Amino acid sequence: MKKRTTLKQLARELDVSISTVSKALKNSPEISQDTIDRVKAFAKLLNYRPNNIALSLKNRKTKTIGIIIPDIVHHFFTKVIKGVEKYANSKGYNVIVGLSNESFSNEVINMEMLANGSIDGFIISMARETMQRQDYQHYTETLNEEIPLVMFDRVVAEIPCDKVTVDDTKGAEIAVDALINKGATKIAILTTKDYVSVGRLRTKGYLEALKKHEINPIPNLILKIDDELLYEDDHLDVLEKQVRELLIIHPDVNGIFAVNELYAIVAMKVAKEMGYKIPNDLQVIGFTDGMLSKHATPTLSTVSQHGESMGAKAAELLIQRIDERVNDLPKEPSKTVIISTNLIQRGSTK
Amino acid sequence: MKKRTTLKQLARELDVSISTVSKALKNSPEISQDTIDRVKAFAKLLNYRPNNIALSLKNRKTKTIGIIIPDIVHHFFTKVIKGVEKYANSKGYNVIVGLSNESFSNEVINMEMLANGSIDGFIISMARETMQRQDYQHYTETLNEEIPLVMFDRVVAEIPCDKVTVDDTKGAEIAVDALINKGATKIAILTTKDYVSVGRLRTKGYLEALKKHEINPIPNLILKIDDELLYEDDHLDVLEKQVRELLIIHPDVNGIFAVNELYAIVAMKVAKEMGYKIPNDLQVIGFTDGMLSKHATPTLSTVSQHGESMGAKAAELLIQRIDERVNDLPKEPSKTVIISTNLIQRGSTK
DNA sequence: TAACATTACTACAACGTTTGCGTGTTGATA
DNA sequence: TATCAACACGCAAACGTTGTAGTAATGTTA
Repeated sequence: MKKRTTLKQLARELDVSISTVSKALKNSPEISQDTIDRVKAFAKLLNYRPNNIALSLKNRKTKTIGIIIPDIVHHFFTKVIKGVEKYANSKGYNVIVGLSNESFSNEVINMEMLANGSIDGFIISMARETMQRQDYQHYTETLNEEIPLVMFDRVVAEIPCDKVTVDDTKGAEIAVDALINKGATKIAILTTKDYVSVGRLRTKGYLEALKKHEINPIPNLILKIDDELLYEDDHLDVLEKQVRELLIIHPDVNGIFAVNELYAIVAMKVAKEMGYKIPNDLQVIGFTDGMLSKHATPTLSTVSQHGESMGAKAAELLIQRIDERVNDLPKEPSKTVIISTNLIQRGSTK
Repeated sequence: MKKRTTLKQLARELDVSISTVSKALKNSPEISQDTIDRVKAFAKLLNYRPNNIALSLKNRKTKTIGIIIPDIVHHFFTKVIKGVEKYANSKGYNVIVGLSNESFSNEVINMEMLANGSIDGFIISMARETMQRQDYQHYTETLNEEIPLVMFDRVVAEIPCDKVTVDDTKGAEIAVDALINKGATKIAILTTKDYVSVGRLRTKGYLEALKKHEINPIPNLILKIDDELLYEDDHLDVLEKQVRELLIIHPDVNGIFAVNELYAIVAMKVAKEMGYKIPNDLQVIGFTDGMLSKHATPTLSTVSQHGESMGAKAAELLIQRIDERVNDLPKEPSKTVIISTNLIQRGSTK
């Protein structure tokens, strides 16, 4: 196996010491201009570049941050990654990606794999299974080892770290509020089981909007979907069926708020098949602004989560913590940054 | 800054040498069972875990592979990443992601950043700008340093390395063939400029299918779209306009083949607006099976690229090369693996 | 009982850097 | 000509591991 050029090789060939080479490359005043020039020329010739690993070992930092997400085939998460990458790169950091696939054990394994010195800090959105189990030991252990950690989107209060979320409740409230103001009087919500924090919070927003307008919530209109396998096909059939039943029992539903894009798209599809005209008979608003919303027919009005901003913010917070740690600065208390949502009005609302 | 537990600390506290601790933890027969037990117990107590960076330095391998892609907010690429991750993880590798954003300089920067010892090998899909420039120096340099490299999807013949692609030509041919067999007689293609290899090859397949059925290609029906900013909104307006013009000049077009999902979706949208019934008046097939295809109305027939398989295969090839390299095995000649496509028939064809 | 084997360890070098400190060689000053 | 800077460089330790080679203290054999 061919070895890369090292300081040692340069030193040997130039007949000086390793330290001289190292210092020359850094323009140290200790070294004569003459030597500096010689070293640099030769280094360039041999295409020398310092070994990052050795530097990491010496400096005790890797300039790498780990992001662990439940699913990468997902518009929102990719937006977040993009935001993280952009900010991180601008600060000289690399990004290493771990996928939990919504599984507890994968999350644990990934974190342990990376916590062994490979990264300077984590950015994480919790796996669904972890939320169900409410077993956060691997998080607290990470924190105990003083590895900085920033959670985003799916966060839990029990873990004392920086967090970046959207105001799920408020976002949902605004969406439902908009539906009402546009004339919807009987509004259903497609949401997730309560252990998924975002589902719970968005449902809360839905209820608050109804209350504000003095509309009595009807339990039957609250569809809590068990979203194991969210993006798998067989799951959608179940969802379709449930929406269809809902519309059969309550044909006068004229507004639907869905806590994610896919639910909204499926709802529109079913409604169209059943003869509803969107937005005239039925208005629909989703959450998360992705590809589907933009290109559905009709285009879907949606609450935008600004994934890229979330990613950038998370990276910013994390890198601050890393600096705090390596420079032994006093520890600031944990922050929670809330990224504001906004309603994007498209064809599925009047 | 708190430091993690190291062998040295364990050694000091247990009053043995560092090597003893190291060997004890590895169950070396050199060490008495008694000591092994003591060391292990204490290591567990202090939650010792070996420092990956130090290991990387010592072993001259990082157990990390770098994947560089033009865009992460893109279904196909995320599928590939998923495939890479899965395979890599199963072999104990981590995945570090670099985004070129279709930019030449970003690609170069990312590669250089990672080539400095951070990774054992690359998996890359070339940035559009790099393809335009045809400047592959950073690739050849990487190869010169004997860093293994596997290209996927967007590959160029000039770079001597392992490659994973789909048979773009064949896939396109099958799609167009299907359109013809389903009764389409006048078929347009929405493709990219020729410097994008996949666009060029898929156009070739289109032409071959026509030839096979003795249909004369009409230059006007070949729309080469300049896909700078492919996934940006303003670009779509241009695309829409072009499709509209095409359908005005050639209202009897009854088949459209698009070299990606988004083009197909936009074409369907325009056609529907102009009163075409899909698939009765006009049949559409896209390339790349993503979210949009599944959830469009009508659902879009499409050529599936099997991104996840591509990723897994690329990872497999890469890890083979890495093994070859670290074990100084004889170098096998470069391979190109072709992942077969298949046509997924949905609602946009008869 | 001398020679040797076995056991259970320790020392050391190496991976590629960086950096504080030590040192030999100049030339200038007193 | 002894003294002293200034200059230009080398040495060695450190980051955390691993593995080879070396070494005491036992036990075994002829």
